Amino acid sequence: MSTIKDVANMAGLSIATISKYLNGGNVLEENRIRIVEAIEALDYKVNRAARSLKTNRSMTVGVLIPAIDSPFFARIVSRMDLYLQQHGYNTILCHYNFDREHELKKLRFLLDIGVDGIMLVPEALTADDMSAFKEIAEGDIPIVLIDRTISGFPADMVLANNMTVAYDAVEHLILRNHRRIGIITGPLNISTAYERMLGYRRALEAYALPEDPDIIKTGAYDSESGYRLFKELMAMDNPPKALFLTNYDMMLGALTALYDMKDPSTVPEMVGYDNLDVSRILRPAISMVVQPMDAMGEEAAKLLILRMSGDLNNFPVVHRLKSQLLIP
Amino acid sequence: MSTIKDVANMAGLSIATISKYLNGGNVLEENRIRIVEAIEALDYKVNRAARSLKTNRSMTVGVLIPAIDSPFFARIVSRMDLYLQQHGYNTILCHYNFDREHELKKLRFLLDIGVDGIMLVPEALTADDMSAFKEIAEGDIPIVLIDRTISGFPADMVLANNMTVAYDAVEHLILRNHRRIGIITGPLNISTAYERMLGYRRALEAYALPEDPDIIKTGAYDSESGYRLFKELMAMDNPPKALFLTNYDMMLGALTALYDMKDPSTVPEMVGYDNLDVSRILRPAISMVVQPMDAMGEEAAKLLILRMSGDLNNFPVVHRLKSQLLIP
DNA sequence: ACCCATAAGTGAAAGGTTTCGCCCGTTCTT
DNA sequence: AAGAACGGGCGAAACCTTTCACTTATGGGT
Repeated sequence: MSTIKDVANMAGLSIATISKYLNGGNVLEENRIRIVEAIEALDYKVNRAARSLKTNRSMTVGVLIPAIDSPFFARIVSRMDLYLQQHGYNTILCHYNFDREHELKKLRFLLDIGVDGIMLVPEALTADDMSAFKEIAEGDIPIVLIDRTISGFPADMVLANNMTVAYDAVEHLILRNHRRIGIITGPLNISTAYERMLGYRRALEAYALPEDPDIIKTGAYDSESGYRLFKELMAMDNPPKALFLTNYDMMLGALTALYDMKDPSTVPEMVGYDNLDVSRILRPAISMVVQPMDAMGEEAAKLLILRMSGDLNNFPVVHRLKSQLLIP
Repeated sequence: MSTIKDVANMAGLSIATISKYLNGGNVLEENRIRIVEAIEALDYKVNRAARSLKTNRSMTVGVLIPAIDSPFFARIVSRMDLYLQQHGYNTILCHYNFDREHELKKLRFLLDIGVDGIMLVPEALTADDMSAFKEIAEGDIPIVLIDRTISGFPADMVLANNMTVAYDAVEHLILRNHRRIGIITGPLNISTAYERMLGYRRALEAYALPEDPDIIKTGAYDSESGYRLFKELMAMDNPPKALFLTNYDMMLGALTALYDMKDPSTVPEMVGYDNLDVSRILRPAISMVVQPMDAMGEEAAKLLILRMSGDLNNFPVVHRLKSQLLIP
């Protein structure tokens, strides 16, 4: 492997000049050509370790999400990654499988390996947890929260409009003449679940419908709980005639339960969440809330790059992107 | 940030000794304790850039897959990542969106940033392309191919048993008394598609059934082609009564097409691929080939770690892991 | 004709780690 | 009891880049 020194020798210039060129500094056109030629001839590549050692920057961002095999997060990350790569950053993708210990450890890990910035979809972390990371708390390492907030912790965020779209979803069911509308919600300490629940409540309130705690079920955002809670609902004497399923996995579980049941006569009308592709192959067809995954990924990437470049204007910024309710 | 020098001072030992300890060398118990205490007190972290600079190793593996938002690849990567992390490696995940230029560029990129090893799910790369990457060809940087082979290019591989499970799938349809069985296959230059096609052929052959080119459709492993080809098949005068869908996206497309059609009377019996969760919510229920994603991820990780540690025994090794045909 | 401002280029230090060759003291062999 | 073998420890070089402070060259303004 050739080094910057070899390039300097071949081009007849000093190391410092080559370095200047490599980092975007001004160089005489004539010299520029010779440098380019030398680099080409020697197949020179910047040694990133040496560069990082000097600059204390790794041009790497850490991405921490609950699970990688979720179409929602995967899609966000996919777009985000693209944008970051185009701007010279690598990404290291970690996931914590919905486990709090893991979440803490991975976050620590990302800091330890020296990422320049962090994208986090938090689950169980509290504001206290976060302030334990002094690098983050002191703003040494910028962090952008995606999809979910951490209550009491000030941070840049890119979120979806959970409350309003949940309102729309439930209103849609109300307008289709349902008066008894159930919900399977996620853990209410996760902000998205809380907000979706809030939208549900406000829609009922707006149409002066009563809230029945029996048909408000709290799951774990996973398919097992969707399955179980759906069965519980359907086993009631007076099951809901309409149902709002508030994330992809729970929707999957609920539908699985539906098809496992003997008697499909009492199928409630449903609004699902997160996956348009799958909704297309469902019978009966169901309405679906679709979140702006691409926009979220890109917006988060832009914001983090801004912060990593040192621009701390308007901190903390909150982006609320629009989800859509799609009705077949 | 404190350095190894600070630790040495505080522990009253030389830098070399601290380094030895950090890298697993033997140290007097008494000294070990003092080192541990000093590290604790100073909150010392190894500077990875400096270490990489000396060792020429980054403890990073590059993972390159066609798309991140595919449940099949996501699941493989998820497990692989876990295993690699447990063994001290970071992963950098890239995807090329089924685009050949992109694939080449990303591979080059991974080499440039100095990964220690590569996991590749290839799509359009040829043996020629590969040998262009002389570092790889010369075995400087180990590479493990996952899911697909590159014909003519010797490499370690972790594959699924596409041919035999495709045989099983088609045999299953035959045993259910179908004589006219169609297939929607992927691009035949992708090894998995070729092998699945081969299994299809051999099953027909084994039961002395004729091959009808009209009901053998070649798609692009994406949902658009699944959609289109399914419609083509169903529009035939004599459509197949059974159908083998050979990957997840094409299955999704085909089912979408099915439900878009007015007349659901002529639904063929189908065997799909890759996603058990989704298969559970389909009506009519369909059989499904499920690949050993977790095992593939873990096997690949093990193999690559072995190679990165310098053990080149039995090169090239091919692991064939068993897929399962699940019948509802 | 002189000075100054600016642009381009340079030498050398610094960044934190690993590793090689070497030394010292202890234990085992004979 | 002398010497070999070995475990533990050390000093210093090397890895490659960026950057600071400085020099030299160029061109413009008066």
